[in-house]
Amino acid sequence: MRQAEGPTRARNAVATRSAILSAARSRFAEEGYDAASVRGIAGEAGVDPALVLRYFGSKEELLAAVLAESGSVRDLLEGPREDFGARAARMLLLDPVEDHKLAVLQIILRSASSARAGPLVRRNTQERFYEPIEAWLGGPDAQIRARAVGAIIMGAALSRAIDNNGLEDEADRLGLAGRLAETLQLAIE
Amino acid sequence: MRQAEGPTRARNAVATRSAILSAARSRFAEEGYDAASVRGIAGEAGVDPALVLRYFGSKEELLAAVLAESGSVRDLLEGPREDFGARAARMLLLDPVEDHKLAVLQIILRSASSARAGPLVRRNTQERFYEPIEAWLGGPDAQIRARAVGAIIMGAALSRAIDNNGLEDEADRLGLAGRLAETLQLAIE
DNA sequence: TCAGTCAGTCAACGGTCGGTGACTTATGGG
DNA sequence: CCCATAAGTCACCGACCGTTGACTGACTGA
Repeated sequence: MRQAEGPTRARNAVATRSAILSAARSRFAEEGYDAASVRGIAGEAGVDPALVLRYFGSKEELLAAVLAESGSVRDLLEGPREDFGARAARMLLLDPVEDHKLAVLQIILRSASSARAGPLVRRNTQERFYEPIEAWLGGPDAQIRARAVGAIIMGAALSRAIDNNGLEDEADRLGLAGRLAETLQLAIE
Repeated sequence: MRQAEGPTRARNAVATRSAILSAARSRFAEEGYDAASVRGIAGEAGVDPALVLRYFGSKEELLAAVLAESGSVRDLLEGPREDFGARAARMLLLDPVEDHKLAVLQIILRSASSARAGPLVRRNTQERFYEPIEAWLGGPDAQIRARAVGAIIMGAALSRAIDNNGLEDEADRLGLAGRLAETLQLAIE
């Protein structure tokens, strides 16, 4: 993630800012807000630690920028309703971990109980995760159904983030994805 | 949680050890391993911080002691198989938060991605959570089914731990418990 | 050419952390 | 009663944290 390009990549503010944001997203996703350090983020971006705070003001504002630039769950909801379970299960268990949607989910579940970042993360989760699902579901019990499907999504992401679901074979992961697809589909109906 | 009893409760090794363990369980559950401090645990137990390490050797050994004294998920599995979903959903969403089983679950999901405590927590989770479920389920796909139901349990516990499922009314919590009971029941079949 | 601006560097700050070891004090058996 | 010992206290260490502000050096427009 150091400068991989030609002779002069330094002194390029937009590229530097983007590199910091990218490093921050991966560090926050892998370690959570508290454990991820400004020094570590700066190291992965190939940048001086003080520059990170010069660009974003504070560690907390950096997290806010990471969450703001990331898309919501909305594109997961696009598509036929009867395929939702399979789409969601594939994204959660089979898609590459570099996926930005997965990174944001990991940030949420690794930072939601942080004393410093928790309120920001929870507010973001409510606005960009639960509320779109609730609106997409519609109906009288939309809030409760959104919470049920959200909990399953969180659990699946957590299980993968912790130890890759404890499964070695690709076939086992496919089997688990199939089972979770059924439960996700049941939860939205 | 200070000494609430008669005139002389100090200089009682077993009571002190128990108070430290109890305070550690609640702190680890509420804040996770990294954010919970030895000083904070000692403060809640009404004890000098150095005494905590004198009794348990290190913060990591203290966590190991907390996990060791807690029962496994086994008592959740006792009972008719066709009632499993309802039993689990009730415990996860309706039972009081002081429940030790709930505390251990919160420790798991708030400490599993810690660099220091992660390996210990994950090993404990495998041995005392997934493997009993797997043995209880039986059958060819037991491992995969155990992972599916485990993920839903984790997600439900996480959703409650973060913001109490975002639900205010008891009726809503009952509704959510009913929905999750269905998905949990589907996951074990 | 040259001064102003802006990207980036550097050392240091106050604070918190887990952990250590020497210290004091209460207790109970001889 | 007396003292060995267990129980509890205290001051301190080195490491790491987020954050700060003064600094350097390179572009760039007048």
